[in-house]
Amino acid sequence: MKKQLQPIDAEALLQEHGFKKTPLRIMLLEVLSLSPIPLAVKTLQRKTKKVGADPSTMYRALNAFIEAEIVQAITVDKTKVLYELVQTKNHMHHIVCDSCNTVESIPFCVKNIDQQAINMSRLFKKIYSHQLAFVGTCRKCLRTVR
Amino acid sequence: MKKQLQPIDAEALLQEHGFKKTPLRIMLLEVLSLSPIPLAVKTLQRKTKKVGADPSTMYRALNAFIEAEIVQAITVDKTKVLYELVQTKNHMHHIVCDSCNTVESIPFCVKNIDQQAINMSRLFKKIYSHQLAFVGTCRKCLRTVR
DNA sequence: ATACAAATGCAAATGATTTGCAATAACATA
DNA sequence: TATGTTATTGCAAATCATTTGCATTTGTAT
Repeated sequence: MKKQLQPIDAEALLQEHGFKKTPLRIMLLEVLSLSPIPLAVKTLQRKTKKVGADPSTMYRALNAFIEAEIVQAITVDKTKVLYELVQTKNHMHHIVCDSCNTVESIPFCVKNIDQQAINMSRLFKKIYSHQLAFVGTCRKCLRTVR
Repeated sequence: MKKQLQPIDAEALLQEHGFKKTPLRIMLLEVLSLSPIPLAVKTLQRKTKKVGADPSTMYRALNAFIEAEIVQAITVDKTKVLYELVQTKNHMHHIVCDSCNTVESIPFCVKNIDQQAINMSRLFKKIYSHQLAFVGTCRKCLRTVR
């Protein structure tokens, strides 16, 4: 059972949010929508090199999308920032491979988890959201001897 | 029921790991052990300013501690890196306040969560650990009108 | 007391991300 | 279709956190 990747109508999405349909922004959304995993800025630059945008332009686009809640940034370790489309349908969590660093997003929900956390907390009274990340070894790396 | 903070024997800990007992490293471990929340580098610099260490020295000490698994770094959002002592006794998760950014660590465990994640995953076969972070509003900020 | 390795301070390098500004491209509308 | 407004872009420079090289100092074992 493979994950279905529905390609997004990037132009429509840009329009809905009042953005102009520029080559970079269109391609950026397409690349993100076609990726089964969250992507680093470097990867995005490589995958959109056809439109040849400046790094600053890339960051501005990503930040605009984050502001508009089209895209979200996730941080899996101290330094690595990855971007992915916001999935409105299901709430996603992540698994990172400790060997090749691939990150997979998985729809996943633990019932009452926010309430359980509140119950343990001394300082908090209200929780809006949570992030859950797993670290493991992907099938491919398990196969590779190292 | 307040959280008990057992002050650590910093010198013993350094010795166990073959580190030299320098003023910065001793104080750093003491500060971390006395904090109920993970701390940013800036905060650590402020709290250890009595020993007046260079930022590079601070980073080298933190990285050495991470390498030795005495300390762990957590990243709650795109940019913010926080450090805390590794809690061997209980596995901790975090709640971040969306208003004042305070981070609280809470002992917390969801049964079978790793297995549940594996079951949802297409790419992963083995999970070693997970991190769970909540975003909410702390009691103090809930009281403050803004 | 001596000697060796680890830890430090300082300055400079790095690397990711942001910003100012002038030029350009997209869009609305006339 | 032409035109004006505004968002978007490229470029260069600024920022900011973190790392590194190197000479010096400090801790520790002998």
